[in-house]
Amino acid sequence: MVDRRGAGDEVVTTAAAKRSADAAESAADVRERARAIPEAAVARLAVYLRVLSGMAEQGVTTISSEELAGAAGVNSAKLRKDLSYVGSYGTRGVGYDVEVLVSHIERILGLTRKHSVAVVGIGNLGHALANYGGFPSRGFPVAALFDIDPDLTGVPVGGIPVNHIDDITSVCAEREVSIGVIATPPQAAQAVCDRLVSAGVQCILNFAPVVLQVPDYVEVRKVDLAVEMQILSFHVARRADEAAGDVVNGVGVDGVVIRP
Amino acid sequence: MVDRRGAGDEVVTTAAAKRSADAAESAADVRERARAIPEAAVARLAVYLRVLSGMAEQGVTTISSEELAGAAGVNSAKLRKDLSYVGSYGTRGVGYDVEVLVSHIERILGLTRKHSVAVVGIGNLGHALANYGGFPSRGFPVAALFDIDPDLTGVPVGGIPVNHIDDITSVCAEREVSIGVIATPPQAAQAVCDRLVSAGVQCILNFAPVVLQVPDYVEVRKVDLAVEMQILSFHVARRADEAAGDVVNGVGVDGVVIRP
DNA sequence: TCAACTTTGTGCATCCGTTCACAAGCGGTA
DNA sequence: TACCGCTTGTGAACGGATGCACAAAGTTGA
Repeated sequence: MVDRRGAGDEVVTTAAAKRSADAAESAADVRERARAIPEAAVARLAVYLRVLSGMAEQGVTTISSEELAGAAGVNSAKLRKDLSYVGSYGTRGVGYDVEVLVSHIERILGLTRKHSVAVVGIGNLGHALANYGGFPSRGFPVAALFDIDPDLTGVPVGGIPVNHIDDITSVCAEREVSIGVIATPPQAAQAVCDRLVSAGVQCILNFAPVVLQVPDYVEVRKVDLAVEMQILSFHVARRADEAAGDVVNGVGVDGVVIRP
Repeated sequence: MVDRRGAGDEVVTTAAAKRSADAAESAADVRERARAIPEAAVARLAVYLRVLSGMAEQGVTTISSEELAGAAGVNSAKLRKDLSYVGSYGTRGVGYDVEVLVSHIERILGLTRKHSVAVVGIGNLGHALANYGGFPSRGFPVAALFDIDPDLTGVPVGGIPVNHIDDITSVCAEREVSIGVIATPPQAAQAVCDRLVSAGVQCILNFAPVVLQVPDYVEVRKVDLAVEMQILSFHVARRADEAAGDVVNGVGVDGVVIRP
């Protein structure tokens, strides 16, 4: 927690930096700024945040855009532009203060609040999610589990007893669930989604391989293994096609026969 | 290939359509076309494919761009453009033949070949992946499992015995693994990735929350739960901020003061 | 055969995100 | 203090994806 600006009352830590930022910028500015951040940039900010957290743990106090970009797998111009959406918190000629940057990204990502999570569908994946340690430690406590199987009701998984799916509305309201995770078979996903929405959940992470139909005000993110595999498959095929094409001309692009 | 269409001789349709397509178009054309498909469109093609498969199972033989777009959650113009990357296989005034479209998308996505998958890291997630039925049925047989824990070696998971990670090179080569799935703790991910790459695996699906460094010729896709959750968190926060903005003007959107 | 109707395929304009390039700003040094 | 070198922050150019709008092409029915 060493502060690089040695000049004066430097007990300025994360919280203090945050407060001064809030003071310098009106709430409306922050709002306007957040609204304007491209979705792709938000995803990268989350990655930067993890890298920065790792840096902080290793005692790094300052980092340049070049270094951070390298660690995050992007180019430095993009990184600086992404950070500029958050605000101007770097020091020219020096770089960024790791702690300060962490706190500002957390603020923009809304990580200063707790977001209670409900997992629906306690099969293989649901178990894995309920036991996944990464959630609570990052501000996403798993507050409820649901399944349609009555035999599972009451059984604790990852320390939390499973509720029957029929209780979803009351339990979600009571525990202030803001994010619902759907890990059910595809046939059940839309119905579960509808129930979550009517329970007031406005953000859904969907692992079921279906396209959910939701009202406009509900945000859905999809994690689809089959799609990911098929994208990889596409690249395998394209690569093989290119190799075949190049081989027709005798040798590979770089003069070497690829996978002979 | 496993035939998921239950209707008897339907594999013939697929194969025949493919053959005629290959005849109508030179291999170079197909290659050129595949090279030009935007990544975003590839992801959507995989979604269309699933929707179409479902339609086929329900006995639907023909579908219009409007219907398919609705089911896939995109607008019809985008859908038609995406399909135009694959080729012109619709009938004006009618729509698309479901079977034909399925076979052409499968061809473009490279699903006419088998892609053997290796899963590394047999923890909660690894178990879920090994037992996930969606892979084999869609042409992605899980051919190998690896873990660093010697106690797991030889134990069958999802019908496949776990190998020790030290055997990764030989086993991957022997079983012609083309896609590696990393489900290890983050600390181990880069080392595992390096081993997969040196074993000749060129496509990697990474569930570990780290940015993998790989040679240019290796394709990596990342599934990052923390990032997904944080993106949702951002939207929760943005929404709350917007509501708060309304509060500045008096009361919240629904007449309730948020965070008083 | 022809006209009316439906739906595809695509050129074009637009928008959004990425990249480039450099001025502005800061710390260090003499 | 004045200068030098380094790094940020951002205006502007660029490129790629999206959405519109319509001609082309096929079907249906008389």
